[in-house]
Amino acid sequence: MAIAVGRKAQGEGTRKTILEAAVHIASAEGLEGLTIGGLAAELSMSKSGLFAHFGSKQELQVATVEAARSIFIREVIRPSFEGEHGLVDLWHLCDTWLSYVESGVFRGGCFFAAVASEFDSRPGPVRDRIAEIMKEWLATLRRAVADAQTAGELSNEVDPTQLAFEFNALELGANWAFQLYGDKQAFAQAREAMLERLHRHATRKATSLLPTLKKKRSPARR
Amino acid sequence: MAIAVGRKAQGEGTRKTILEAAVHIASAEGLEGLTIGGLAAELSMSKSGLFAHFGSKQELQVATVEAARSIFIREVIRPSFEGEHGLVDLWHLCDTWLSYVESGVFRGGCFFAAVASEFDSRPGPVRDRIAEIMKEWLATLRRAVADAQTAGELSNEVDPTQLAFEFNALELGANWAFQLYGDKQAFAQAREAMLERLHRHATRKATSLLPTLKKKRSPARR
DNA sequence: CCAGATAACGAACGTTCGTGCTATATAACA
DNA sequence: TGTTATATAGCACGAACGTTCGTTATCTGG
Repeated sequence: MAIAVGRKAQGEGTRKTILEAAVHIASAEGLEGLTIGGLAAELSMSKSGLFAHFGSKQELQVATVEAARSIFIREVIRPSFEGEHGLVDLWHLCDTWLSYVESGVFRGGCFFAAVASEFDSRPGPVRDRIAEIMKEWLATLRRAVADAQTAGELSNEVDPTQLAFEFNALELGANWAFQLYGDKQAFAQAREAMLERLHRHATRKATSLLPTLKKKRSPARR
Repeated sequence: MAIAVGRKAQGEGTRKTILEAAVHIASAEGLEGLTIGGLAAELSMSKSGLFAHFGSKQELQVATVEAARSIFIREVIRPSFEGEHGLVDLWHLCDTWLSYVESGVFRGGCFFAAVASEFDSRPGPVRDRIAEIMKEWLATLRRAVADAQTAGELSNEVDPTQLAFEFNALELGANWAFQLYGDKQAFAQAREAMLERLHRHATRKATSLLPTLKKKRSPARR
């Protein structure tokens, strides 16, 4: 095979195109609101032509979740781990996530926040995969905390599970405020809360690695 | 009573019964997944008989949101404000919310967390009402913080908006973990994070009013 | 006791959804 | 050049949805 464009390659290509659009739509309308006819229309394809790529709606949903995972890893996780696995990487990870949602690449904000809440009461392979992936994400967060401790940049008194929980919650909260109110300030509030925690538990040698905190509230009355 | 739903005069009563079931279902399946036929079946009514109470699905959705608000006020907000509007009430408010979700009264956890994420990309009166109500909730939280400051039990350096954002995020995070993983520990983690914040900003005279924090992580290995 | 209002019912309509069957065009290989 | 596999299209089906309509049973005021 001389050139990478074969007869099959076109099929794979369309599949990728389909899934990219699918992630986009599902982040806003949900995986149930993601309709085969609508998706086909958006891509100027026939329903049956598109359908043939997946065989069932459920497989389309799973494939969409998988595609979203790839994007998330490529856009958020991988760019954050180019450093020395210390405090900076931990901060970078959270900051990148917030920036990614803030940039509005997906109409519906964080794909996983949206579909997790949609499927948390719908047993089945779709829900299971979503749960797995978000557990992966939480584990990545926890690992980043532990790495910062190993690097001697974060106090050992911090419970990585606890901090990961809090950071994840702040991210969900920022995403919620942005989606419901278009409130971009929410990202600043999430960053503020995260930095406050990181600064408080950073070791002396590491505290200079982080951005500085916002000035505290003016001590004036009221 | 031979018949499930009697005649006349029970019209208003039936409506209440319908909405109670509707809130229950919508917390799990969403307001879109809340289907008129399904709701009617659950109540052993005819679709058309039920439908006549609302006139359109959208009105049913709005009425359901309104009913959920009443329940939330009755079960969470009102019971928390019997005190002196100080630090204890603030803590009580958050604690009650967590307990309410934890108790599993609704299959889908927090009604508003579920439908907010469902409708945040669907303009219209339903979305608008949901946004209003959650803004109310955030204002209540902010007010509780400010009251605690006025009572001299919380440092004036705390920004009520910031703290309200963080507490709301922690609640969303706990709800998320519980719905997706059945993880009851998440409530403990949310409480831990909240209490930690409250203790740190409580004035000397007020710190004894709060439950004590969990012991910090053992300084052992790692 | 009757007239009107109220509450609920059953059947049907038009639409949209997922899905299955069949046909056609295109590219690879003999 | 003809065969074959593959990608896409066309069409139709059955189910579920929201909604409308006409009807029936019950209660209430005069």
